[in-house]
Amino acid sequence: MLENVSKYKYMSMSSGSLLVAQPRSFYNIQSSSPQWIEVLLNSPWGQELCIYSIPSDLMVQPGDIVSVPFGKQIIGGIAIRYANSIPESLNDDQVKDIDDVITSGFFTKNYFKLLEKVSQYYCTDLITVIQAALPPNLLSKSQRRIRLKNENIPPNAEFFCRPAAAQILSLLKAQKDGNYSIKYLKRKVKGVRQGIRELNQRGWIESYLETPKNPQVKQQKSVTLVVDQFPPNLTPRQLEVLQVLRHEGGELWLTDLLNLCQASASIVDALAVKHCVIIEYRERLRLLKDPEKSRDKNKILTCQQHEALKIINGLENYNEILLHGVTGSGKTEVYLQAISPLLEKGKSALILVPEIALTPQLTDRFRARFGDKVYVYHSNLSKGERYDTWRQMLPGEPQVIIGTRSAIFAPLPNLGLIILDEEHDSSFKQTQISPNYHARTVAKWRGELENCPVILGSATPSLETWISVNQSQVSSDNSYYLSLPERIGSRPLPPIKIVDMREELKRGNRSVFSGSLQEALRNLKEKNQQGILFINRRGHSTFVSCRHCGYVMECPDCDVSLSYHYTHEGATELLRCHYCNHTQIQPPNCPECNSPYFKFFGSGTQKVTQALKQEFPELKPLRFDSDTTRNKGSHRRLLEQFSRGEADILVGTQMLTKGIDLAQVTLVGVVSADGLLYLSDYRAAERAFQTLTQVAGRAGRGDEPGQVIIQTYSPENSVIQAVKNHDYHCFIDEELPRREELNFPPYGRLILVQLSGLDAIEVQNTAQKLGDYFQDTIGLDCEILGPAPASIMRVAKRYRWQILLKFLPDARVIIPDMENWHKLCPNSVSLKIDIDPLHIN
DNA sequence: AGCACGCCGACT
DNA sequence: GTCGGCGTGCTC
Repeated sequence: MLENVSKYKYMSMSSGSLLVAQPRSFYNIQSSSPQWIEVLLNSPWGQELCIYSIPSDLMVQPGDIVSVPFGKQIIGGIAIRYANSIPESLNDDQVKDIDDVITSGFFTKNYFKLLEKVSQYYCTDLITVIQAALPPNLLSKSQRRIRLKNENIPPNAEFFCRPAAAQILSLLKAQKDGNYSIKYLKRKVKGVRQGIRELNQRGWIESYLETPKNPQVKQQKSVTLVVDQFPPNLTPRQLEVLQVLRHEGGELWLTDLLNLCQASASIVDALAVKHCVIIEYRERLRLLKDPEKSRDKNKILTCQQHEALKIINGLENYNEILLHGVTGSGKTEVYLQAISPLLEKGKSALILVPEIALTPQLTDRFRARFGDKVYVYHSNLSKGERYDTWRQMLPGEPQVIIGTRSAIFAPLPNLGLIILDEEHDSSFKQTQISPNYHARTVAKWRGELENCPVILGSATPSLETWISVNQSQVSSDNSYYLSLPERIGSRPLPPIKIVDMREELKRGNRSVFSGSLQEALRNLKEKNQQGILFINRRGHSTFVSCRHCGYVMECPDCDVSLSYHYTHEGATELLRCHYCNHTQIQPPNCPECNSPYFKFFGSGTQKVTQALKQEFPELKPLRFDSDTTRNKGSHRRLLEQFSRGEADILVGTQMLTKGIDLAQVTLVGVVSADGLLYLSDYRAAERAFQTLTQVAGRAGRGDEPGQVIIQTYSPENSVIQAVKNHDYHCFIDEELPRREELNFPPYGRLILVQLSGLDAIEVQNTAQKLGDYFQDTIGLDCEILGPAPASIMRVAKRYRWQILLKFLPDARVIIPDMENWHKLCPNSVSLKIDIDPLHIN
């Protein structure tokens, strides 16, 4: 794919044959062959789509990497799509020719089709999709250089020009190839700009773009102070910058220095010319790989694993496979053994996981099995690491990519298998930024285009997948339901005890731990086992309120209360908004009545940890939540600490539900399940079932049997009952009819139209106008709900309204006439469209 | 990012 | 008048 097919020439036809043969059709070909093409430019300040004309002697196709003139420079870009006209805002003479094709066929046809499909389905510009799919700064890796045009230069040329030009000229002459980067010259010569301009005008030099080499090294500009004494000829601004630099230790990244001084780069450039500082490119670490673990061999499969594997390995074409395996049933081993024959055939595999940081164990197992064929790819990598990983995929070496959502766009040419582990997880859906794609949906398209199987693995499959696999089994043959109903090693699923907290209260127990949980915790230490306590943060209050007047600290920019954050003993007490990240210091007294009884309220991990310390001082707890795992690698560190036995209890939030496989854990306690059950969301029940089942599944994975205790105020709730009996079927039998009745997914389809703006009235009016427009234009097979204010109406100073479009199951979902929608919105109101939204807030 | 342009104050 | 310093705005 990366072969250097640089240029295709159009077939040239003589004008004679034009008249004799089929003049009309030839003319048509001429006129319909595109004259313009849109190019995604990669400039360091961001990506932009610009239109260029195609010179008649150059063949340019969408997907090519091209070089184009931009301002006075030549820069790199990707040709995106043909255009039949130029935008009205531009004059003919503003549109320039494509300079050259650097690499043709960079992406396979299928890959481009995939991007187009995502763009269409999710009503997003192709450009936005490409930005989501490609690593950032893909093309800004080229360097501008100038070179001597020796043939034009007269003897004693220096004599004719001004000092700067002469200096550049002699520098270039001294270099053996007569060529330097502009960056280099800038550091050496005062007044490079004028000098280069002059030499250019005389035709003695030319500037060109150095094409990206492979592999590129990620570099960033750094500034180093090189003088002890500041020279006297400095301007006040320059002096200021130097002082800041010295104060910061004499060495900073250029961007940081500029931010710090509120200065422009020209000041630093001037300092470089005056030899006070050196500006240079520094490398960043690349392709971080963990030390290789001991090699790991195929494990002996259970009967069911074996059956599943047999079917998967027999599939070569696109198939959707639901691997429904209870927690601890060994899905990972099936993945591993499904992949290994593929690698031998020269194909690659793509494994998507909800969050890479939460699944270090999975990555480790893949590394242990496949060694250096395994790469991780996700947005937490530095830009350079990401670029390198991305780039090395292109040649098509068989490999295994483990990544998060965005890795579904990994440019693997010989894709043989796609796996989504924990396919029900909502982090596979991109929220916040466009395109709002679901990696599962994109994975299926990709599987179809590449004609390879897609495995969806889960202990608690999403209803979408359940329906998809079970319905298409009737109509066509390309889906499979594979079940692993038993744990490996014949370990039983842990018994689940439901504790009615109302009874506890009646019996006078005011602790957060019920009698049963207290007993289980006491036994833990005696038997030298470990436990997990799950706290559902959502629905639990961590807000700060005044015990005297009831005042609650709220975010100044959002309609939510601020959350209390406790990092460690003695640290500044912080309050943070979980929506806009507004942060402030916890005031000692109530701002309203000045009462000192102004404390945080609620039962987060901190409160439970504190209660544990009080009631069970002999148990050592370890907190595992977003406060304690903010740093890179801290997930792994905490889990390793725990598995070494440095703590007895892991106290954590949602993060505990994913991928933790610790053999010593015998007890799982859910402090309160109620927050999960009652959320004003049509998916609340599904999410509650999934979360509780997953967290319960952490118990009893080793030789010792496990037990689970779930505390709740509504033990009779059907979700709780289904969890108690480990009964997925009972759950879906209850939930599916409920969805069907109201045409919610997986039956009907949803489109959420979200409006936001700074002016409350304007947003409301726009929502109303848009709602009316929908009533007039959208067919009867779609129910229009709203407009209504979002459940948290104001976030980050913006007021939010929304309209929900609910399409009937057999409705043809028309691609919305977005242009008209946008026309109805004033510039100050932003319009966002979420296709298949998971949350309707 | 690079580059042009225009403004401002300090010089021959 | 002219030059260096420095902020601003544009690039299909």
